[in-house]
Amino acid sequence: MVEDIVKSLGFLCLGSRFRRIGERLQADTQRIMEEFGVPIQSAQYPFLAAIDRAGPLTTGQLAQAVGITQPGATRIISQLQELGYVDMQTSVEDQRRKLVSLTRKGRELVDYSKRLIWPRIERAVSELCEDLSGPILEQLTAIESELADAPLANRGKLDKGQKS
Amino acid sequence: MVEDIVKSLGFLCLGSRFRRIGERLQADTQRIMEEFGVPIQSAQYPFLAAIDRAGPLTTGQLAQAVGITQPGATRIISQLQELGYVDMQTSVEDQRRKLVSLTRKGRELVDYSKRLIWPRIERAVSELCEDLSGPILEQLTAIESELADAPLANRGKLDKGQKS
DNA sequence: AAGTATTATATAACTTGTTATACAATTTGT
DNA sequence: ACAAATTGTATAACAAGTTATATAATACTT
Repeated sequence: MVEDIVKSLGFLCLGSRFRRIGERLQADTQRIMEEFGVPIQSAQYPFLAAIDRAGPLTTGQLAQAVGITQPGATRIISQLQELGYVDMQTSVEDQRRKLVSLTRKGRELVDYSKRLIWPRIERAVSELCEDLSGPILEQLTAIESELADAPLANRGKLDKGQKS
Repeated sequence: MVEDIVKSLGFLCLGSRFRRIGERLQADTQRIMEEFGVPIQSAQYPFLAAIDRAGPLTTGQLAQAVGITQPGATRIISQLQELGYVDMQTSVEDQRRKLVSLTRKGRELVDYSKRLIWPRIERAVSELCEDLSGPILEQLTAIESELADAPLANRGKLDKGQKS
């Protein structure tokens, strides 16, 4: 067994470590979405959620809401448009702006997700992080070792209150 | 100002959030490396550190040590080879294995980094995370708001013991 | 009102990760 | 000892972010 250098180096490699945990969580989330037959990428979800929560938003506002750069947002929006979940219309007052809104199909996906999928994901992740406390490095170690034991998809399957 | 949806959704978007923090930290680290004129990418550093710490390693062992997949490791190793920091030789006992080791140039970069750069990065990151405690979501919020105030490159400039 | 500066989106090229798969070398089973 | 399975690395295609830059629309300045 080889030493986990990123873990050992601690603060020095914190960026790599955050990133690999993020990628792992996104991949595991994708797995859960596949179980439900959701036909989008996990990175696309926050865009639908943002519009659901705030109403139609421009490309720039979406980039800001999701916390990525504008070119990244532009690409994801055009994928979602391609898939028929959102449509765009040029703003009347300012023709540079494009307002992105949910189509009927997009609204249906969001409603379904809010009802069944998002609670499931949230349960899995909060189960993973529950009772975590203390210094950040220790929490990261705990998260990674939990994930090594069982992926997200094996967690949070039960509704609150249920027992195994 | 638009709501930060990834932050608001909490556990539901934890993967995206980890990833964006990791990317931010890697980018900021890169900035510090540029100040020192280090001619590599921040993602390549852990490979050099791993070999420095454990001696020559195979491609697979490096992938494991750094915590990424083997194809990713293969690419980074060949970049480092291209740049002249490592070289590879086929193992004698098992000709499938390639042992990666530091060249003289690689060793010089590692020695210089250990002396000047890594401590600098470590100070910056630990200053960023110091005194953090409590639930993971709160720590992430604190980290992101700290980074919004001042990038890593503006932190940890002083040696331990010094006062501003 | 015209010319310049700014803003919003789009596009191109790159980075760093991924999965799936091919291929060669070694190991295992009969 | 040979065939089949396994292992280690490489390659291809993709995902999701980045920076730098182009283009069109709007806003400012004089």
